[in-house]
Amino acid sequence: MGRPKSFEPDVVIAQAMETFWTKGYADTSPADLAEATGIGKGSLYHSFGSKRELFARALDLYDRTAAEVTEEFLARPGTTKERIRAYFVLLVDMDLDGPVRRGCLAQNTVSELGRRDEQATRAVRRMEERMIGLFTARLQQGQRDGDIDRALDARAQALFLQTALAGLRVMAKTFDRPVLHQIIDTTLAGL
Amino acid sequence: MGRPKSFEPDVVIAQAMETFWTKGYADTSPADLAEATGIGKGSLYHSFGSKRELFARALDLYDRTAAEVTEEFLARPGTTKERIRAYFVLLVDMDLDGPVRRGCLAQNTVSELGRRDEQATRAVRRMEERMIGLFTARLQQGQRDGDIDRALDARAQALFLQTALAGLRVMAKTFDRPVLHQIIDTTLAGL
DNA sequence: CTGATTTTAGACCTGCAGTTCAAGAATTCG
DNA sequence: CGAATTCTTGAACTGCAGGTCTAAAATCAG
Repeated sequence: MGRPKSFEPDVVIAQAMETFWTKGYADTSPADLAEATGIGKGSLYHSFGSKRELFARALDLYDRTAAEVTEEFLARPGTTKERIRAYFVLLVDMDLDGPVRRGCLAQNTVSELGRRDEQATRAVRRMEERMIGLFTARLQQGQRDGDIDRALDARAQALFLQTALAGLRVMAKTFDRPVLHQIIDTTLAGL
Repeated sequence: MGRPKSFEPDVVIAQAMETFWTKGYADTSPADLAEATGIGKGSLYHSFGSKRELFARALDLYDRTAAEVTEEFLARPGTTKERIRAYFVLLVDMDLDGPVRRGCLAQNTVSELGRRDEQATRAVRRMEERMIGLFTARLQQGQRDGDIDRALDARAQALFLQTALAGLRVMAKTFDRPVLHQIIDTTLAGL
């Protein structure tokens, strides 16, 4: 019983995620969150406890969404190399198409909070492991399909891909599309 | 005439740089800077104008120092691949050896301030271009020396190396030494 | 030594971030 | 319908970030 919530928590978390992603953690004030979600500050605190806790929920949503998109995208028809290339291009282009180059929320988080927030660091580490797992699986599938060399160490290559992707998303903050696409080509030349 | 400064500006800027690097821009308060430099807040503002301006000076010092170290390190005896490998290992190990994993100040800056501070973005872009220039030069030297394939596009490869290095420094926030060294090997396998 | 000039340092100021609170509103149960 | 419960909201609170200011201190020119 009691008065029912006037909002869908998942929707609010998604809106908070967008705000944190666009502005960064420190630069997002409770007032910003209230405006972005259309909910009073008090309600936010009532429902989510603190800015930091709401951020944790947002980060978790980011994780699940990213994993879903990645998995789906890598599974579409095409060779392993084609799919990975398309995925890298997708992410870089999304960054460049937005009004601000917000990069990857996970990377931004570890960069902004990693030094003083162990929980944030662990969360990002989990996401990275997950991505590496997805890359590994796709590479192994490629080995079964015959479009990836059987001698390749899939796990090592997946670690490299995750690193290259992280680097690309850093470079996407300062460089432009043609350069970034060229880097993607160089990165994947060995596959 | 007038009362002479009681400190060496370059020393103060270096101390400020360390603090910004370790704690991040937003998390460094004027009080922190006063403590780190041993100078009163008032004096800092008198000499440097604002926190943001002092940061710009710190970032500039970082740039010059980094360029110097890189150039010197890549020029030491050894093949191109050996020198680049040693350089990557150096940076990763330095990150891991410190009490906090502070990463690269330039990357941290573009991540924290890039969205709202064009000047910071441009400064980081300049540093990246500089690094790419150094990598390009070293690769071209390798081509003259005969330890790098003449057919290689040095500029494209340098862009890739800068990207990979950026990625490594992101990964160095969450992963441990053996993994990072393995990634370095994978990254440089093609050279 | 005096006056002009520049630096020093910490007290002081302003605004806002992050959070709590109080009073009212919407719901279920009996 | 009244009681119990949960949610809503803007006002109110606390602390500190970032910056200014003032009075004293240190120098040099004359």
